[in-house]
Amino acid sequence: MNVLEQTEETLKQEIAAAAIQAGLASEAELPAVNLEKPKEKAHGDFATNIAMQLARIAKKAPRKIAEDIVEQLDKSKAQVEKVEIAGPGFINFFMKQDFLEEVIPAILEAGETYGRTNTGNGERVQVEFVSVNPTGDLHVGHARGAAFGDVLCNMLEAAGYEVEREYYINDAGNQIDNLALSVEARYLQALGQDAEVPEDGYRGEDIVEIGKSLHKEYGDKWLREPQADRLAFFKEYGLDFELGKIKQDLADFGVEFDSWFSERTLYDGEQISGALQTLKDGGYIYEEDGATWFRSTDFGDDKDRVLIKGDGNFTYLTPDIAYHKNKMDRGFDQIINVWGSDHHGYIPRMRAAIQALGYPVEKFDVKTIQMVNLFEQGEKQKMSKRAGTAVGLRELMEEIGIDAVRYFFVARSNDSQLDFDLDLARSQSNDNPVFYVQYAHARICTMLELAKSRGFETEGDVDASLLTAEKETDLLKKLGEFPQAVADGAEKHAPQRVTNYVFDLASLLHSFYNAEKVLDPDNEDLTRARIALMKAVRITLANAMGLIGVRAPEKM
RNA sequence: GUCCCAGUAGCUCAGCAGGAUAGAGCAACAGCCUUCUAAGCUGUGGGUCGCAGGUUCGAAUCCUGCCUGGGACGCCA
Repeated sequence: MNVLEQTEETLKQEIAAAAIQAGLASEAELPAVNLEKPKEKAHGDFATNIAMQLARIAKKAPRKIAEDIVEQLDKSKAQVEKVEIAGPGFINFFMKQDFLEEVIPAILEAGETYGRTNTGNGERVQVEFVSVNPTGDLHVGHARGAAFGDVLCNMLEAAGYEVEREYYINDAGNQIDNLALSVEARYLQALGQDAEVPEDGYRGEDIVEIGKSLHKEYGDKWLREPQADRLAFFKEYGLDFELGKIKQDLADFGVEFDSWFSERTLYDGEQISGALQTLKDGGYIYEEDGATWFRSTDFGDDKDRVLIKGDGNFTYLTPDIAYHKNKMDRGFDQIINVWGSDHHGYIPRMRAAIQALGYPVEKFDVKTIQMVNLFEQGEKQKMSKRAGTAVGLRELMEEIGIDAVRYFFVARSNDSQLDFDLDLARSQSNDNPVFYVQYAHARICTMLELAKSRGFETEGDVDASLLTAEKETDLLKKLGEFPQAVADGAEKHAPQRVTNYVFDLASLLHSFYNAEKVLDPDNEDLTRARIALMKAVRITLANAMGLIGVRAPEKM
């Protein structure tokens, strides 16, 4: 727990004690004391609404309750300078200036670990994301999911969760057979033969490439082999190629997985039949029209779902159920899936399956990622996978840069569609929030360099009580909020909390920079204190950017 | 028809488990570089929080209904 939290905690306890002492409520009746940081400076450093909450219990007017609490409050214990009652019954606390003085040493001490908390308490969370079929390149939508999942994991880790990042490889089933057929067609074409990519095959340039490379490597060897052998080989070849590319793209994007889970292993280990048996034992399976059905409507799904088709093959759902059983059996406290929003209709049946298998559905959560629209020169870009105009992650990274792409993708709520302005993301101007934030970091680094070269003392204890300018206390308060912002964002699965935070902090830094001069030869003590402040801001900016996966440059 | 997401300033979006006078960026307008990076800062204008009810001391936030936009509703994956 850091110093600011300590201050808040003490204050909360004192408020609770005062309320009980005033006879407003018993310990059991008293709601949790809520402390907020008022937007309005005139409303103090902290405020509580406890008087309003107690109105019903104490059967008194809120303002009267507030008065009673204030009367009983032991101000000395909680570092309170002044208390005011305002509005409908808010109690506003003005803290003694020195409550902020501990912030800088705490940050300098923590360094790279500043922002970490233990709200997660070591709970094990598994996040499965991207999980794109290995049949083509990652496009912008996948990229958004990748950025979201990765940043979410970073935040969860910072908040004290034990996180596993997993990618589910759909390397079995229909779509992979289609991949093999598509590769075959391109191979034959590379040999100059007349061949058509099947109706539901894959038409991407990458498949053409695979065909060519097969031709180069093997000549017409596979023409002479039986088709079954040929397809079996092409399947593996195509899979390796596509998966290799996906892995490379993700790695370049800064996303590393702890585990790559192959769908095939579910077949090998008889996990699918096991899952089916469990469902059957529960009485959730029935036969109709030559197919095997899962009665998902027992758990609120719209309709029942086919598990085994009339032709004897599984539907996509069946191995997926086994996969989730596998995940559950691995003992995670929480399982988070990041899916494209176009798969949201799939959620009820998966929830149903988890319940039918006998697992607590509260452990299962799905985050859906809304569509990305690319804009260039004010025009929305038409994207179609089929027409080959879909923009890939690779292209985006090369054109825009990893930093901007990652930042833009997590700056918005996953529930909102994202208008991605390519010109803005590319621009090296103040309009671009990524540069704005990075510039703040670089500015500080330059100052710190300069401080050294001009011979200012940059180490040792400083007198933080000298930092009383408005811009300075603003910065100190904001710095103190960082761990809470991260923990909050992690808890709510809201990465945009961190982009918002880091933008605000950068803004305060720029504002401070323009208002006050850090390196002042005529005031060494103040200079030392400000250098320490700059270090603390730099650390916090860097840590926040680290969570987003954006570089913190020392020069720009 | 059912389900999911969104609807907040001209535009793009925040709004933290209900709180005080709803915020930011862009755009518009007016200022700030003999001084640590002007990739920056300061100020001004701009709002029926889609609509209608409800819950309560208090609603952009929770509930219900409706409207608009996007998406999903397969023995595809």
